[in-house]
Amino acid sequence: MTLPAGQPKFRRRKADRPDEIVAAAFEVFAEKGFAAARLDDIAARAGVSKGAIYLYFATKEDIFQAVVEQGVAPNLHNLAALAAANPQTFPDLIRAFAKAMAQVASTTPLGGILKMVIGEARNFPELARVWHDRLIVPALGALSAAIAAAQARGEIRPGDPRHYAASLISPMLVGVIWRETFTPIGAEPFDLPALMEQHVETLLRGLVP
Amino acid sequence: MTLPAGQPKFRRRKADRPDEIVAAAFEVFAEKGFAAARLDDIAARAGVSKGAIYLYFATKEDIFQAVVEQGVAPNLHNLAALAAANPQTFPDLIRAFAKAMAQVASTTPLGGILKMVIGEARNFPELARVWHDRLIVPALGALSAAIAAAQARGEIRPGDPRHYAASLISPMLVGVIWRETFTPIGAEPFDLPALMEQHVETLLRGLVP
DNA sequence: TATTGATAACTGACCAGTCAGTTATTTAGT
DNA sequence: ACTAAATAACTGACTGGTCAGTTATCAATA
Repeated sequence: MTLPAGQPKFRRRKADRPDEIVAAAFEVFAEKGFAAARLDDIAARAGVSKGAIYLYFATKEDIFQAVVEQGVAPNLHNLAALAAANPQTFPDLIRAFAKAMAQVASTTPLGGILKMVIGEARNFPELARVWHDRLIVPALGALSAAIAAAQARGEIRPGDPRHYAASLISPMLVGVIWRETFTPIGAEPFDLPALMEQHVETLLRGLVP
Repeated sequence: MTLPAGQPKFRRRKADRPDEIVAAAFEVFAEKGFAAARLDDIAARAGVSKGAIYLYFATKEDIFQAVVEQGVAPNLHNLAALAAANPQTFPDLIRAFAKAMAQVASTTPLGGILKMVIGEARNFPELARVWHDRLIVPALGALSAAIAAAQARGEIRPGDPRHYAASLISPMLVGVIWRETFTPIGAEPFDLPALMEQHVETLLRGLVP
């Protein structure tokens, strides 16, 4: 019943705890959704007691907020890097954009967060707003602007640029949601890079005058 | 303290209750998600006491299941009707399909249910399976088959038919999710019919050899 | 020894589900 | 037609369990 000597019951690691808690919380939130996620689960997965969580976060919502915001940051970075590399023909820009998105989708937990944002948007509008303002509007806006510019140069046909942008990225989003929602129940998965490549090439053919 | 005479406290309407409860439950579930929805809210909105709900449904999950299944049925019907009207050229078939989808999306509460299915898929895999098996696979399968047939006739270019099908319908799904998730927080809405029309015409141009 | 990171037992609110009792409606008897 | 007994729909207060958040206490560091 006694603990083995030399095995301290806990260690003081103030600096590392928040990230560990957020990482654990992300897993549990992505699995169960906000309401069904228990703080005891998050604590256990972070290797910590529930009380310790409250040394770093005031409420469950704050943890959720931290998870969502940390999920935004890396994608923003990736997006900005791409926007900087603009001196290309329009098709190449689109191809690069699509490839970068596919990369982000496979590398980062964007899918799980997206699912959470969709599922809890009504209960936590601020989170939907964070995602909308900091990730979606910039991305959609940059893409729309690039499309409008290409239209002005006569590279692609007229039409609503925002709708063209939505056409371009939608399969990616659906693919990510599919992976989170239906693949776990045995649905046939989508090969995201292949899907996006075929989609982009087809759409590009339709976009040239 | 006495009640006004002739104002009955309730009325016995066994036949109508289940539908009323499901309708009320749909609203509350779509607003709050499964876990955050309170049975007292559903009962109040159905004009009934909480106890009465348990005369018709055994558990909260059963109500959820009824909501999801009733949300599938009308869409299935619409889909079947379209599959029957097949003697058309491929572009016209696709245009009709897209128009029917846009119609369903604006008419029925498909969006709210879709959001619920995505949000609660992990906690209620059976619901995701109902939607997958009874709605998505038939729809995607029919579309893929139509595409494959058109490819065999040389009407459209080679490529994975399932991926083409995903390309076609994705903007619709994203549009519906957008409406449920971001429009309520003040995001600029999408004109779904216009989006789909532009998308389909562009994609069709890219699909012909 | 003083400080603080961390724990674990605790509290209070909330809510799904229950059930004893109430009220509307139907049926049977006069 | 009128009434009383029987039935079934419905109510609402209650319960048992769960879980976010608190706190008394302990253990590790400086």
